[in-house]
Amino acid sequence: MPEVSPIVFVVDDDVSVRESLESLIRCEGWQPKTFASAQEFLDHPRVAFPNCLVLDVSLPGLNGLDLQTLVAGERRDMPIIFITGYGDVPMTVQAMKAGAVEFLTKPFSDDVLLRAIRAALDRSRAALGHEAEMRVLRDRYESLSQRERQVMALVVSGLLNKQVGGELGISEITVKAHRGKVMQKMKADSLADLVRMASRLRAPTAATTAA
Amino acid sequence: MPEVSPIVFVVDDDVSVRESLESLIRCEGWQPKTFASAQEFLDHPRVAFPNCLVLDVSLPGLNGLDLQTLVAGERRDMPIIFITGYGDVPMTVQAMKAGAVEFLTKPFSDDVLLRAIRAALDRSRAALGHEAEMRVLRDRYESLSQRERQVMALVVSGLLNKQVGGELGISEITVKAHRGKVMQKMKADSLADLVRMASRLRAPTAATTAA
DNA sequence: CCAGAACCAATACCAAAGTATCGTCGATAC
DNA sequence: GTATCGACGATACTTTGGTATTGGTTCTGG
Repeated sequence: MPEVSPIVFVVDDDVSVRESLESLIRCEGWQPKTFASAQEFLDHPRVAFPNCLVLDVSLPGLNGLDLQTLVAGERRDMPIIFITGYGDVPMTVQAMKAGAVEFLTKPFSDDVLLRAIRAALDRSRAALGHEAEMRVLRDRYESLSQRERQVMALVVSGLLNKQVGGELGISEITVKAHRGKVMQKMKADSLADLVRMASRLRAPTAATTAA
Repeated sequence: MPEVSPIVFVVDDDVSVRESLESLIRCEGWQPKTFASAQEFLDHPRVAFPNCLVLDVSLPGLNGLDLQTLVAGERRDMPIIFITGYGDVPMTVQAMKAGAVEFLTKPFSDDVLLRAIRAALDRSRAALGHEAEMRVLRDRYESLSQRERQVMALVVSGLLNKQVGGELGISEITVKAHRGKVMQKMKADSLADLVRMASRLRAPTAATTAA
């Protein structure tokens, strides 16, 4: 499947860096988008296909590490590669702990940067795939009624319909009805499937509820 | 549960560093074990309770990063904290990518190091717990016969006994027998349980086999 | 050669799961 | 008011799952 050409964002206050990276990125067949400051970058809307961010640590206003903190939580689909002229160990540690793909000190070869970008885009693709899958599952789960969620929790814990009924104070036949609905709404084609969905969703189980 | 006092390994070629760390570690109630070189350290047998390694990057012979490479693969229960007098960015990046907990440049306060050690020991505990659990599961899985593993794979994929029989060219009743054996040997008390075990083990499923 | 294990299968039986149809009740939406 | 939906339950029936027992084959290690 021919995918959209990935975007490589660049945030650096040095115009010559921006220009050289822009042409380098374009040569590789990616779409460069350059910004001179964190604020400028943050105005750009989120994209829904593979992307990454090449980020200078030292920026006017909000610096690179601060920007990373903002981005890290929500956009796991946008991995970050740091570049800097004056990097020290503590900031490197912070950046890497927060999940940066690379931390490069200028000057670096084009090849090293490109390799890092490819790795970052791979991560991005993986994250996007995972998010898409999770979104589908969450939507289905949210379409369940409360009762159906309770039944699902007990069923994926391995309880028999009879036991589920006991726990919830309802009859076995009603449990079967709810269970059937759950299978339909979750589009699970077997119990095994439902169990796997529940664990990906970290949906509550009997153990969770009990604790 | 009163656990064994954790071990904190220290590898540093400077005797005064070793001595000061030793007393600091002892004060916190942990067992210090100090070494002057990587070779010396590698002679120490692996331990089965929480531990971590405080490691100087620059060492005579095998250096700290090389030692990390050796240790990283097998001993995930021994997280590493680097300390160094002359750290640069590339070595920091390498160390953090390879999973180091911290990378500290001398001089650092006792408090910072202790915090890092506590974090490392937490990781160690988690890794040990995970390994123990996996070992149990793997042992059980290895006790299965080939046929039993095939049946398990198809059952946790959500196939009915009848379908499993079809796939394997055996009768449904025989599948039931194997399936019962699997449940026993794996000590699974429900199908849901077995499915979860299989995914922790990354045991083959029908999809895996087909691919 | 024999014991044991893995593998296969059949009969018999019971428990559990799944489905369909029917009906009640209460809340909410139009 | 009527329609819809979630929750509950019942009857009736079929399929599937699980277990026990018995008995057969093949292969391997002592």
